[in-house]
Amino acid sequence: MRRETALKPRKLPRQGRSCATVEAILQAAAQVFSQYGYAEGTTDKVAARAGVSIGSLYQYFPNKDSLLVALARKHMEEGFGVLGSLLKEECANPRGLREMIQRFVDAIVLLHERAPTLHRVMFNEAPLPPGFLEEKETREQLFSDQLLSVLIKYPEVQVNKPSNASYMVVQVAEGMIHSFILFPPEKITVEEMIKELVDMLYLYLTSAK
Amino acid sequence: MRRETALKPRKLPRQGRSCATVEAILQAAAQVFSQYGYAEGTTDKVAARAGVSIGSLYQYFPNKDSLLVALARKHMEEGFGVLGSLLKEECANPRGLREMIQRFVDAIVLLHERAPTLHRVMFNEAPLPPGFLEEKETREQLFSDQLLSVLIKYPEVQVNKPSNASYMVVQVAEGMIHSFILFPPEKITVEEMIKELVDMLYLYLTSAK
DNA sequence: AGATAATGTGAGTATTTACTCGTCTTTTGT
DNA sequence: ACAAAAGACGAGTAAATACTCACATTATCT
Repeated sequence: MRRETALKPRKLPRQGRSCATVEAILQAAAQVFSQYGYAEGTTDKVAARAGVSIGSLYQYFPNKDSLLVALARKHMEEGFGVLGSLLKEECANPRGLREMIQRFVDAIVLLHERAPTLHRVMFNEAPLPPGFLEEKETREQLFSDQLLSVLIKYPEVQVNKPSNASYMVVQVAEGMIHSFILFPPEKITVEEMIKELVDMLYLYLTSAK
Repeated sequence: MRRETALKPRKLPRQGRSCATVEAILQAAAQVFSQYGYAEGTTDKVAARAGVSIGSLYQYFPNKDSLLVALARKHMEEGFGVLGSLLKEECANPRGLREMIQRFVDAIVLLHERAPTLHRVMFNEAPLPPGFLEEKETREQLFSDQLLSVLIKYPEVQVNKPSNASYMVVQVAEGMIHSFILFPPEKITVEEMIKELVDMLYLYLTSAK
């Protein structure tokens, strides 16, 4: 069942209509994988929902995995784009540590709310190739460094090892929000969760130990 | 490919040798799913590694999913067992809030270190049936309540809504450790991570806002 | 020992599904 | 207008795999 994980398509779209086809396929893939998961989200279903033939799909995506990788790359790009510009904006126009954390958390929540189950399929269920994961880790590290450089500008920030702190902040926020969105508990609302999370992170960053 | 998710075996083991068979199958399943993931961890591979025929496997497990559910149930039982007795012990013989958090975190780390990839397959990749997930959520809620009842005994604990706090503590610890074990970062060691995590949780629980 | 029940076996089946390829249609370049 | 290239099509193929079942072996009981 599993073949080689090549990512390059046999043909690149050169005309307008083929670009539209590729777009349609990607949108369809997002829907199908969300609805059925990766294993049961067959390429036939994707092609059908995109309104193209199975043959056309394989013109632009050499195999099933490459569909998922394309989606994952898109999401990753969007995510780091949003968070990066948030940092830049905060850098140019500082509004206070707490406010920054609040915006940071809000942004991650938005990012997850858009397509929660697709997110799960991409980053939990499915077999993303090692190359992609490495790239992701590199960019996470890069973002963590950026965040660090912003954090240490605040005099309230009191941590022993700032690089550890930025890692913790990113992972705790991401992990908490991820599990909340995927398995919404009954006893606590999103707003409450966000408040608690912001409090926790703020305290963590500002209390000398 | 996907059939009904029945869980009851067609036969229950009644003799010693069949109990041994069941045990061998479960152990083999844990290894195979760890090594290959769920999709590629075929029932033939499981039977082969267990040293039994594929027919015997289907005597005691009605389908592939039931293998995973059996493993998941075992792990869940063990996990809640460990954490539950930790709480009980702490209740009978209190040692201070920080020490308790430390033990709590250590226990979760141990629980994850034992079989990290199997853990990933069971709770992220694979299709656990809704019934099981409900049971899991119920028991998580129960544990959260137990934890809550222990937490509020400490006078240092200052939170607005203790039930929210206990949820946050459980989820943050679990999520952080989960992602750390699965994707060990280079820039920070386990010990450092644990220290930061304990600090974060302690601060969160003890600082009035 | 003999009968009965429990357990073990593995070749075979039915189904699913990723992917191919020969053919037809549309667009582009001159 | 015409050739060549790009794009679209979808029936068909090959492989994988969850699961069955008819039969063989072993244990238990009286």
